[in-house]
Amino acid sequence: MDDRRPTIHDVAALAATSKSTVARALSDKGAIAAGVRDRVLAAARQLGYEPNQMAGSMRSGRSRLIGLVIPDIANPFWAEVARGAQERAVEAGLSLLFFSSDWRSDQEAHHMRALVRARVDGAIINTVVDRAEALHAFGLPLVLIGSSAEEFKSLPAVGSDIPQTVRLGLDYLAGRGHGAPTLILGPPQRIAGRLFASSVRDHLAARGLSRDVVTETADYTVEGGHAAMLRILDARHGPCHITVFAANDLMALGAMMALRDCGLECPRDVSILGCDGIVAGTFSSPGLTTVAKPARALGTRAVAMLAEAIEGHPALTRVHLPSRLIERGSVADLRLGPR
Amino acid sequence: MDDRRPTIHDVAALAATSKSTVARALSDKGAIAAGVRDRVLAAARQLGYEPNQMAGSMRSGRSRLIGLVIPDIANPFWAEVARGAQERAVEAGLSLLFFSSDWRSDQEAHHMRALVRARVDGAIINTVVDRAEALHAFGLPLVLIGSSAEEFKSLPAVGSDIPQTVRLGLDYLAGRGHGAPTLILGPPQRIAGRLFASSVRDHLAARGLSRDVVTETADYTVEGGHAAMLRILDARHGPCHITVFAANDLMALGAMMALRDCGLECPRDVSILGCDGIVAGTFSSPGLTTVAKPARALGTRAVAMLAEAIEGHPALTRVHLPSRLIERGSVADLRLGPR
DNA sequence: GTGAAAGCGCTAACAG
DNA sequence: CTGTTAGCGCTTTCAC
Repeated sequence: MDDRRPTIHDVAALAATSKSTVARALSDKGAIAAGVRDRVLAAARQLGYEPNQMAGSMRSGRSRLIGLVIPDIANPFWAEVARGAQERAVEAGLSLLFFSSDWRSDQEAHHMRALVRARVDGAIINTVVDRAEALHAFGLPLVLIGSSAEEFKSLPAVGSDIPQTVRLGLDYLAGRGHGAPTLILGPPQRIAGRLFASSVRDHLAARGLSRDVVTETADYTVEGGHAAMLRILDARHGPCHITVFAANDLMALGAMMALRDCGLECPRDVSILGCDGIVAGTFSSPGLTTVAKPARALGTRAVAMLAEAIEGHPALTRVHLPSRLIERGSVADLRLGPR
Repeated sequence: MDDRRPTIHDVAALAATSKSTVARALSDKGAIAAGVRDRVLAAARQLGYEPNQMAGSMRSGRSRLIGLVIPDIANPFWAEVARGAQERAVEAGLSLLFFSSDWRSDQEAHHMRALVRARVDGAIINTVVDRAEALHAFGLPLVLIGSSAEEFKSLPAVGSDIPQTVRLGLDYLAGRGHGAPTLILGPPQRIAGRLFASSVRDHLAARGLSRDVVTETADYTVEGGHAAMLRILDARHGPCHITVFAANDLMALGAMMALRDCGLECPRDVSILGCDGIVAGTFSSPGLTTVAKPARALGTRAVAMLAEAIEGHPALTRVHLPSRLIERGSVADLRLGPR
């Protein structure tokens, strides 16, 4: 039914010329007689010719493919990152090979190997592993994305500015009369949580406060945040106001739902501050006040950096994009008379 | 710094044998002396050899790459579809080339050409175009996904069962004492909206009711749903209860927020029924009652079908997966005394 | 069982 | 300006 796809040879035959001339005409490289070029272009169009990129890649050593490995595309934050990456990749004429690691290092390694076999020109990864060598071993140009980057100073990276993010949140809370918040962090194995926590402690100390903070850990999901909030409520000593700062919006939203389930009210009884800036934070009542990271820009920036690295400008850059606070109503103003 | 990647030739040299023997050992095809095989495997491991898939693809004609073209990864519904597709692709040893069409047919065509150049073995697409030939022209095994599939009876497809989805919603509304709902549909050019609307009319007619329904259109976004709801409120004649059935959850959620902005209460003043079943529907107060589509399964199923089509089982199957209703509180029970 | 040889479709030198 | 040549790294006959 469907004939074999036309090759450059078929185009050459139809245009009554040679393969190299066709290649030149199509790539617009080197001098070519205008008449010949038009004939080639016409032939190519007539045959519906599309060059076989794999064949070209084999000679040139560039596949024009890049990999993106993120933990979970179903998390709106990562979806937004992916969208940014996708857009920028298309602009750069690159195609995106996409993988979800699901927070599993075995999956991650598996995906990385798939990328190597596909001979991608490079990859963007939010890694789950903790040894940089494990990453270097793949021998691919890499750009790290997100907080996991902080562990590997030897690789270019783009992420949000965690200290700045934390400062923004903490200053906002302080401005509304809150003391040190209870933290809901991600999985303790991952560096992101430790970084977040130590930034909080540092900032507290800088203000002359105790470095002690109550922390709960969860798995970055709604359910995890929900469970963590229940534990926090369980442990509280009296009917005093509780302030929670969650390391991502999904957990913050889960916490807010736990409140609803317990008949408590946000922000009257409990204040919740999120982190990420996902759209879903506008759906809750009250809307989720959050420190928004520039997710889309993270994606575009990472691809741009990777593209440069591939072009041979191996700048070991570490880009930190600033977050901004979005006030929506989930944090009480305690100055008007606490509780 | 970084040496060239080892080739099968390097492995052969180290194992003191020939390329063909290495290929046989690695692919486990054909008879091989156990000793030789072990030597080859050891050599491959020692060199960190990963086969160049492109080179293999050129000979075999199979790239083990498949494409996924969806409108917007930032829409949680599509993110979920992508996740399902990704999982299944990995299981099948396929890598996913991912593209966002952003509802633009020029983008879509651009992406399709990129897929052809990459010589993907096939693609899954939620198409924006309206002529099947435009799709056939690419000469790729294709599986359509989502409602856009209904327009092209000549291609295999997997989507939700729209009449069943609509019936589920309408029966639920009827059961709670609601008349015909006002519809918030997607863009009028797209078939999904027309299909949804005609399913509603058919179902209404089957119950002996008028086929007339009030419809608003939007662009599948939160903002679009918000604006549509404002127009609906604007047009209402008195303080009677309004029932809205939105064609996706994002618009439903937008509508709910419009209510909040107008000082109206859901479900007391206005009932809202969504469609999709995205997680974010649990964040609102009340939670969004919705007809949930099996997004994840849609993705896995599509990849499974495509994989079969690629293997040469060109079953022109059209799979319709059933939706289910998730009741969460955004629809009033009017039987207890309408308004 | 194993190796030599012939391409897959393209690009990149190099002659003409 | 244009055509010829030689591979890129692998798979796949086909002899040995």
